[in-house]
Amino acid sequence: MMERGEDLGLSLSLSSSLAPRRTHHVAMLLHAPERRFLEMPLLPAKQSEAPGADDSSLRGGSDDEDGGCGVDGSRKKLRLSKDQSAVLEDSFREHPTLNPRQKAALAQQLGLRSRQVEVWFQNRRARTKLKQTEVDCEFLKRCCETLTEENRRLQKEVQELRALKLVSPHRYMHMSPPTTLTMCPSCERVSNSNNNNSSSSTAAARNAVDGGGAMICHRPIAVRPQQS
DNA sequence: TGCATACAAAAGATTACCTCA
DNA sequence: ATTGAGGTAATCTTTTGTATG
Repeated sequence: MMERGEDLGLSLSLSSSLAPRRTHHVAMLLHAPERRFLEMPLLPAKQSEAPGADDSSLRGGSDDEDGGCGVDGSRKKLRLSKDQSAVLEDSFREHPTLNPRQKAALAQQLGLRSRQVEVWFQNRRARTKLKQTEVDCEFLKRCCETLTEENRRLQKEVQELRALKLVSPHRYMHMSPPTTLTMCPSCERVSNSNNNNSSSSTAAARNAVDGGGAMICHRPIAVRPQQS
């Protein structure tokens, strides 16, 4: 996780970035307004022009001094160029986290402060995770819909079998097993009742109709002895 | 060896700026 | 010209892992 060796190697160049963190620890003991005061740059950044009027304060810096705030404390927002974004994206694809050496090199290549590269990677990881969460959520939603539909179908099938059993028990006893998929709640595997397990699945389906509600389980321990 | 502490880095949450319809 | 939504850089807080005494 943390590369102390790398850190030590860069201790000189990063010394300015360590200072704010130390301040931060002290600041943790203070209330928010006091903290903000503590964290304000000692020398206000000179630029207070319109956004984008002079990006040099945001792009040119080679150290991690805070140069992103105007005199009034308002944030200046950097807009990465397409080229910068592309390089960052490529780098992210290669390794989603950077060691200090890579970070510094990337920052130098792009003319950004290493803190900005670091922030970009943090946000990028967050976006990736959010996207993945959305994908997972969508997948689970589909699963839920499928299972709900399957459950509805099975309920209907059981109902029909019960009706058939009442109307013509003889035909019910000799009918082929229902064409259902059955999921074992224990091992969570699905099997087709018409396939290899036909004898036990027939029993299971019939058991459900007969009130037993048995399922087919792939685990030997869960297999019920068939009643004839 | 186990524990407390400090530190660094990353994740998570939030804010604020900017663009665009 | 105004406004609301969405994207995202920046900031703040919490969590986690490691080193050290």
